Amino acid sequence: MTNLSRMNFHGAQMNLRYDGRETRERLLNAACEVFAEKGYRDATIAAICKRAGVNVALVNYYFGDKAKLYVETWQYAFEKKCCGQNLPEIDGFPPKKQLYLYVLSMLEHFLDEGEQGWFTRLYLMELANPTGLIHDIWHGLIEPKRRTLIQIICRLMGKEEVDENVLFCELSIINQCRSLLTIRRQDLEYLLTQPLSKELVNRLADHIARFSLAGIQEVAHTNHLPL
Amino acid sequence: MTNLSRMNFHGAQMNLRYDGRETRERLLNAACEVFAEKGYRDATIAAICKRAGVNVALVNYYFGDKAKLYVETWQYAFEKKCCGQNLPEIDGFPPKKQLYLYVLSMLEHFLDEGEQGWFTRLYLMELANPTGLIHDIWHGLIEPKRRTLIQIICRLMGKEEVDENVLFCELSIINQCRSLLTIRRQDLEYLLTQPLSKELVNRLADHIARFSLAGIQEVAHTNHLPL
DNA sequence: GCAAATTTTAAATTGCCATTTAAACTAATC
DNA sequence: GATTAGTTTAAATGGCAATTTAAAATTTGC
Repeated sequence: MTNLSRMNFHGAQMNLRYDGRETRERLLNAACEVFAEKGYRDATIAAICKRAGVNVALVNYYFGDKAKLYVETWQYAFEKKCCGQNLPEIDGFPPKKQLYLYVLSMLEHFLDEGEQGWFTRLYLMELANPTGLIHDIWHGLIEPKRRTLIQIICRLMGKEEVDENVLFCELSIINQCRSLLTIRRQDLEYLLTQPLSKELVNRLADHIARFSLAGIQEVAHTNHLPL
Repeated sequence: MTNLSRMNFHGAQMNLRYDGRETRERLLNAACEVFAEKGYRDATIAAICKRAGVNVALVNYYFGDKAKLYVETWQYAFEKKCCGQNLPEIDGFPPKKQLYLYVLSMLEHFLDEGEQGWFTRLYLMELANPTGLIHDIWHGLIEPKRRTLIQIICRLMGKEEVDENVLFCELSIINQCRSLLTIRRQDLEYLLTQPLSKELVNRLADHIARFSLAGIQEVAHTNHLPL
């Protein structure tokens, strides 16, 4: 069996023996951890295979190359480890509380070392160091989350339509969260002069929600900076 | 002349012939551009030397290795290309306007392709992908800027002392700016549904200042999120 | 149980990049 | 203008990581 005849078997599906499926899955799990921890560039195939306890050649056997493994890992992490449930149920709450819950859900995986945090970490790693490899998937996965936040903002501003001010507010909010998640832990602790803890994360979420709420209401009212 | 006897000539100073000084400077300039554009990891010595028009061996000859070149590039960019003037003169303005000027100064190098932007870009590249190499320099260069912002916030909050709320606000502000500068241009244009322009950057600076001003005043007053 | 297909392995290959080497070259000094 | 110190060059070296190969091992279907 030449490699050529395998060429297009690298989808998720076919011709896999039961033991094959298992190794493939082990690789995906290991890839989740390593990619989430190191980012695409710094993650080595060797490290992934070591963590999975399999031979280095198997990445190419099952996925073709590192880039394709990365893409599959993304989808896998989304479907198996996150499954759209990254956002808590926020319907029915007043919009102020919705904003708080949204922010909190972005931050709360921060200290989470477990499976829940993998997708979030992959996401943030990609934000910090875009590989461009997941461009196609990105849209479908991120856009729904985006829409949720935008709706909350619109409601808080009393607007029916999305305009520049709404998008600016969206940026302000996600950027406050994003940077917190991408900054090195030690740097954040230096800036805040205290060690990270669950409580600190909660206070931060609280702060960002209040800070942003006031910001949203401010820019909803007037259109020029009072100097 | 063995390499050993050169060992500690890699400082900025000694024993350089006039033509040597010139090549050294050409390397530093090229390094500014390449490091600022690619970040430490993705910048190759070959690319830097090509841009400088010199032989690859000269990086090691003049600086020892890539890491030392990076550190010297940082200092060089700060002294020659930025020189502490990254911040505009803000004394004498009311604190609200000071905040606006501070934000604007962080954003305005964004579209700047010239020498002025190099240090800012190096700085942001380091934030996005910390090498840890400039840890020692960092403090001295960044801390003064930080202090400026913190003072503005304190004034706006009517506080004498720096507390957690002040630091949270500082984070909120610099994170809004940071992410804008580190996000890929195409991604930002996608999020805002319009091409980047000088005017857009100005409106963004305006937004961030107003948004943050309201946020600061909000958290200065109360200590709990009204849900 | 046998044959075919699939999986796994160890080792080789390839490519990229930092770093070194040693010889050729150039400027400065006397 | 010869000697010395400093500079530049092309080519070699060495390390790391992705990828390939071909043979060995295992499972599956009959």
